[in-house]
Amino acid sequence: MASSAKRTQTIIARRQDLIQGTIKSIAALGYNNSTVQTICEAAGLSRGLIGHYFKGKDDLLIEAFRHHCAQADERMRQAIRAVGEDPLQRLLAATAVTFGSWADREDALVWHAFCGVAPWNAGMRELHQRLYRRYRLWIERMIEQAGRQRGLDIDAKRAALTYVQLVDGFWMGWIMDREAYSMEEVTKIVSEWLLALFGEQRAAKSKAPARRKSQRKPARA
Amino acid sequence: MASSAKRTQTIIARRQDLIQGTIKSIAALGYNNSTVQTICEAAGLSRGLIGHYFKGKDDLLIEAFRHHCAQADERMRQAIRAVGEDPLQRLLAATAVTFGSWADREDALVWHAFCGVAPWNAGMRELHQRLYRRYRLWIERMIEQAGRQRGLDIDAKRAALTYVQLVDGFWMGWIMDREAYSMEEVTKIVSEWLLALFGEQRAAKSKAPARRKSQRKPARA
Amino acid sequence: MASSAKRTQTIIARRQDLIQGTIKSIAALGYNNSTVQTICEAAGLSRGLIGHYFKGKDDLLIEAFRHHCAQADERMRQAIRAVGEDPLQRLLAATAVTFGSWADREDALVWHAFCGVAPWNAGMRELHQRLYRRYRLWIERMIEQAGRQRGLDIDAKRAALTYVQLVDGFWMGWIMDREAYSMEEVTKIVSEWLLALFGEQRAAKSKAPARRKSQRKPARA
Amino acid sequence: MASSAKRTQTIIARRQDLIQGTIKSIAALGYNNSTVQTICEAAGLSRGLIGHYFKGKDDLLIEAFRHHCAQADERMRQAIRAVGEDPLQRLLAATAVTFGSWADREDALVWHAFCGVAPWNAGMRELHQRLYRRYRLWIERMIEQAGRQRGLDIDAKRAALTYVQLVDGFWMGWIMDREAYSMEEVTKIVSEWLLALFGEQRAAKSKAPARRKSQRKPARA
DNA sequence: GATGAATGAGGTTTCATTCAT
DNA sequence: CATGAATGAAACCTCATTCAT
Repeated sequence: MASSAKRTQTIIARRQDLIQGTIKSIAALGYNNSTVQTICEAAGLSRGLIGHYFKGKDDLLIEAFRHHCAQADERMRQAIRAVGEDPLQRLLAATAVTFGSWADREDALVWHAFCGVAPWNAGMRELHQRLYRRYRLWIERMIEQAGRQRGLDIDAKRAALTYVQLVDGFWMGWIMDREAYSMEEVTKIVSEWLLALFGEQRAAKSKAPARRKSQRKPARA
Repeated sequence: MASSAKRTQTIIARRQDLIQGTIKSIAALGYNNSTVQTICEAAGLSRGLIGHYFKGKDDLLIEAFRHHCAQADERMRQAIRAVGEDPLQRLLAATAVTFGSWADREDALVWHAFCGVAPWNAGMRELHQRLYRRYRLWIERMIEQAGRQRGLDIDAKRAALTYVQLVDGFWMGWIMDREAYSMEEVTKIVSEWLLALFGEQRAAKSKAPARRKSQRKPARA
Repeated sequence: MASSAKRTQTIIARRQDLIQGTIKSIAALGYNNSTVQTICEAAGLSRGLIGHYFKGKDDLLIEAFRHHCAQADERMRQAIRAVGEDPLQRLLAATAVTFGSWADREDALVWHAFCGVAPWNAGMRELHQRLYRRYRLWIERMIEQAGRQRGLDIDAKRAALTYVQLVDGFWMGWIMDREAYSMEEVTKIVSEWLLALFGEQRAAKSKAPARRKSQRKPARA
Repeated sequence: MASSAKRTQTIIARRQDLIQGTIKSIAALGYNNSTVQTICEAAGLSRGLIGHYFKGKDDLLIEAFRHHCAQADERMRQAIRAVGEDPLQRLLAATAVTFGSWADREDALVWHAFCGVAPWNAGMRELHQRLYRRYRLWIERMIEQAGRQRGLDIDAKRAALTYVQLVDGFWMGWIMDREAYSMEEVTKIVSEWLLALFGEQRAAKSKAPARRKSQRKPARA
């Protein structure tokens, strides 16, 4: 039935509204201070509606996190697809898109809030772990491929771990203190770390083995 | 007077009890689910006592965070002092103590919980920022000194940034998924990153420029 | 819309319910012992509802007082209107309605309770002052008119003051000790005071100049 | 024993301290907002002391009221004694002392606060009733005597009632709005009311039967 | 005897959820 | 289907009282 399809569509739309409201509310007020009230207000809907589309507040929160994860995943996939097949290019694109999404500070804050809660929330913890295990594996494969292309013998697992946590560390540091460094700065640092890993030019200039001081240009970290 | 001194001591002791209770409760239940009830239970005290020693729950929470910061700071200072004056040794000691404190998972979780809340809590945000700015500066100075000793021209600011956020990234990753990697693993990664930065031996074996596959030992990331 | 109108009506009705509950509770238990619990029970509603219709308990209390003031005002206006234009008749009617409302002891008690609190409650104090200043002015004008009609030169301000505080004094005395005197008694006393003020008959019998004992009928105070 | 006597004296002194603290606290904060804390602070004593000298807070409150009543009584007795045996002079002195004690606004406020609570507090209600019955009887006797002296046939009961409630009414009005009238104003009004009751000179000038406007001096109320 | 730390009951308020309209 | 009124649980906080020192 058309009406059935329409209903389904409305349901999806309302769920999306509520999820967006959740994200807005958390970005603005934090996880703790987000109530059904603030969420529904941010969604432009009435309080009671939450019961129609979700099992309750907890369910909505976890669904919002799921949505957030999926969106981040999707954004990365698109960025990667756009850049072609080359693994190093893909890694650089992944880096760029990760830090680029900071432009949307709201997203970054919400991600931070969810991660802050996840260790005490079984559903969120699992969601996060699944995402990250896949993410690290994908990074690992990319590094492996890029290394193989160059005839390099890289400990891909270790490199992937380092890459992922370095990116996350920069992410978190920026959330905690926006003035500590800029998006561009860290994009550059991580990109150069990647290039250095594969012995590429830009990295060669800046990476270890550290030069003696007689050389003019200062070495980067 | 002796009684006055004893009184003061009791006050300090009770405040400590409550702070420890807060930390225990947050570690066990998370920030959101920690109530005055759970905190006082964890401290082995009655609910009403919170009003005697703190302005309220919010005040207790922030004081607990302050205490946590101070303790982390102190732990690091002691580790550094124990290792002598050499800047590289100090950096390695700092790394070891940071990851070593993971042994106390409780602390790590509480730190995570507080960071998860800080962006929406002015007091905590400021506390964290102050601590980190000082921390990054200290790391920067150590790197600078170590570089100068070796006649290396290192971008200390950038290296310090990378170091701090890399450590934080590893920290956070471990909180989110304890099985992803071990403490020893990341201690080694970061230590070698430091050694490589200064062109030291162990690093030389493992770090870029990446070797060709003909070489036997696999390169590390 | 009808629904909007109905909503508004419900809101008004509930606010009235809570105000009535407040008045019932205060009448029964006093101001101090009236809690949100007792008020909502008296109103036949649940505790949480107070937050929907008022900012909090304090707001409800002051609104209840406001309502009480308005109601007393309205009752007097109606009594006055019913009695026509003659100022003395109006004053007598005001007296009658004031003491007549004692029949509803609940109202009297609540009024007493609010007055007992007003000096330490800015909102209530102002409310009471505003009401009384208007009240005294109105009494003053009536006395003035009645005096002019009779060609009497009366100090209307002073007379009004005396009238108002005499009525209040009787009111309070009756609250403190219901057996000290009856409603009829004081209605008579005040009415005769008024008549004497204007040299009217009934008063002439009973008022000063006090007679010598040789006269048969005892003089009233 | 001397020590026993001394102890008794200390007990009395501490009870007095606490009673004075209660009065100060109620005057400053009102009855509702006076806690054991504020009372003991006002008394300059520690919180726990209340249990040593009174059964509890309720007991202290009622004792404070009892003390307040006794003090008012005593003040009046002294004023009366000082003025000699003449009943009218005594009535005038009583009036003066009643309104004169307003100078100590604290006392007036506390009295008001206690009266505001008395209807819902059996102990205070009885205390107040006993005091007022005695007070009205005394006034009645004075009026009776003064009337007899002058050969006047006055309804003393009614006059006493009117006097007492008029004074109370002025009292309350002044508590509720200090700017409505002055102490001197009402002392004069009540004094003249008394003089008029006994056909005395000052009253004759100002009291009923009201004069025609042709007379120069305005009549008082 | 004096202190104030400790207790826990109870007050106000907020909140997630339910449900009649 | 959407609303927001109604509910009552539970959170935070205050307070009177008790009691060890």
